[in-house]
Amino acid sequence: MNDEDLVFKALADPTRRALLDRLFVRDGQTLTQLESELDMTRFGVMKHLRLLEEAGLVVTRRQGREKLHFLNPVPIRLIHDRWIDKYTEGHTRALLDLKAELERDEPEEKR
Amino acid sequence: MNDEDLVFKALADPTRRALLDRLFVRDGQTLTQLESELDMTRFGVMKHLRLLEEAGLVVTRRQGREKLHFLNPVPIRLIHDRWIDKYTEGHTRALLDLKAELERDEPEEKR
DNA sequence: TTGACATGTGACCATCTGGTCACCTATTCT
DNA sequence: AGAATAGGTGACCAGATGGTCACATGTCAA
Repeated sequence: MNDEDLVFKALADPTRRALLDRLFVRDGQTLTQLESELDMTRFGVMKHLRLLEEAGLVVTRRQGREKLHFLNPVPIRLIHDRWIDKYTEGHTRALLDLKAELERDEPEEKR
Repeated sequence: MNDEDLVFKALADPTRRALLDRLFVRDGQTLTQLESELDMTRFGVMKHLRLLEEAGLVVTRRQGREKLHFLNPVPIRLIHDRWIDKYTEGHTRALLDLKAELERDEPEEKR
């Protein structure tokens, strides 16, 4: 399987996205730390972390008997660049800003 | 299944990514047009397009007996925003630029 | 050095997914 | 009207995926 495929397959699972979210908040966690936050056995979490690492979305560093996990944002950025045209990127952003504005529960002011 | 899940599941398949690539190059194609570019039966392509549409990655417009398909970049942008920190986005971009530079087959100059 | 702790492997199974087909409806053209 | 064209549905099957467990290796601390 090629790199590109690995990244998208890795992102396809909600548990793996949750793991990325945890690492986005606090980088460098161990398997045991991550397991304690998810309702799943250690083996399940380990499998998911392996896929994330193979996809390059997570990089690791061994420290004694522990293995620290870090989020790598580069593959995510590449996905963005693939389908967001540089010249129309501003439009997409503006659209999202507008959407956020409309969905705000208590608007502070009209703009 | 929630929206988020639909988007990532939709992106997980190489055929569906190829469809998005085709629409990125030329927007507003019909099922038959798209089918002719892929080595798959019409039914397979139709299933994929349905998933892309349910995920909001593709929007459609009927025109007589034809159905035109358009790429919608908004969900892609949201994926980016989820894991790319606004404050470190510059670093990621710089890293990618450096990588592209290093991988250039015939460097024009040293920088 | 012995026991506790952190991580790793291979097998196993229920469920999901990708692709095809027989058959169907709606629209256009002559 | 009748034929050709564009799109749609439900069932089906092989292969991939998610999760668990018994068991194993490497590391730390008393």
